[in-house]
Amino acid sequence: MPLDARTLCLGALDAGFNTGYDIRKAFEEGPFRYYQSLSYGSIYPALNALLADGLVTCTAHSQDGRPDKKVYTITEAGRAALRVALLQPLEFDRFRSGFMFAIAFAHRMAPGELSRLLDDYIRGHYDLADELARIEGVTLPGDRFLIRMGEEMCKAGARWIEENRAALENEIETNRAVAAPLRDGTHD
Amino acid sequence: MPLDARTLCLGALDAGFNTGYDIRKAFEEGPFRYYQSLSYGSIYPALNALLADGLVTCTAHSQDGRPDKKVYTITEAGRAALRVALLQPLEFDRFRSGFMFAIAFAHRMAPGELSRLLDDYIRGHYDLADELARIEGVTLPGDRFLIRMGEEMCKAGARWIEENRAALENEIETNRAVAAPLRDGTHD
DNA sequence: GGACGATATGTCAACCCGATATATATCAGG
DNA sequence: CCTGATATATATCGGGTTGACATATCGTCC
Repeated sequence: MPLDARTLCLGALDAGFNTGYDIRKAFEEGPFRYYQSLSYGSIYPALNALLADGLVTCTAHSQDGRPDKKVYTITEAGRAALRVALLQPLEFDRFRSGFMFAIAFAHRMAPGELSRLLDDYIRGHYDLADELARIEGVTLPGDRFLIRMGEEMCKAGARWIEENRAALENEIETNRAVAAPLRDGTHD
Repeated sequence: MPLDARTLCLGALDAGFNTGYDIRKAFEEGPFRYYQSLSYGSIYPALNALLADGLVTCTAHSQDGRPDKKVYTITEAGRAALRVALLQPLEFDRFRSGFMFAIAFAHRMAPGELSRLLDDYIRGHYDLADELARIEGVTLPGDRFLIRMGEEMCKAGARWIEENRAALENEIETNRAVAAPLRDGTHD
């Protein structure tokens, strides 16, 4: 089961982010940004639904000028709902990569184009690894675990591409030399 | 830039999948399933849009009984559009993980719960690695490259968790022993 | 002083997924 | 030989999400 917006908001509230604005930052720049996303269009309706169900409470702090700051607090019922959601069987990681889709069409590219694509992909991995390595002040153990895991996997991916790209690039070149463009495969 | 439904359909057509039904299978069970997804609700409107823009042609093969099979063919303009889309700067991989979100709340879980969660996550990685290893009959070089890369990264992830889970589980246990309830800072 | 970004709420169109509807053919099992 | 499940093939629709926008004020840099 995928985690819905309400569960994600409950999690953010439990982690100490207590306004809609802060919750968004948690998913945009904060700790959750590496493995989940959530935008205003989902957050504010979700908070209203949670309030209606008694899973959170809300106190409006009126401040001069700016709109009232609505500070949300997760209730005991909310914590229970979060626990249930997180312990239910979860669907496996959902991974969507434009780079991989592009690489699947490597045989359609000129050598320089494929080379640049692979360079960019490797750099993307190393950049993210560096970013993760520079993160400081993480207090929650789970968070620290995930950040170090992400860093190692990024480096592993980058290294694998570096070690195997030559084989791919040579194969493409050889095939191009042998059999010019390529068939349009009607299969079945 | 994320790849839109039209680009994904163009790619599938170029790869030899030439009906809406076949395109869906390509993203559901076929080669693209590991790094992209696309459903009927996106495919059929996208094919109509591509047809209107002259990026594909369509010939209806009437077959007795079943609805007419609409066979689509990518045009030269379509191939050009696909090339442009794939060589444009791509956004980096988008990764969404319910497991990671759950692990971020490791400090909220009983030892057995965390243990089971990590077991499941490791198994998910190995299962996918095995599935990728069993794939045969892949002809396109880019595809083969990606499958082998995915297999290695899954195994790397599983191994990393196996090697580092004890540290996480011990840390959680130690913290729990020191400051029992943990809830949040405010006394109630 | 003016541009810009941060704070803070919220809405809206565009898009996408998952389920459903519609029909027929095939194939395994009772 | 009938029945139910699965496969082929099209298409739509409700509901949820994203990304951009609207609104309004304050602080900061130049």
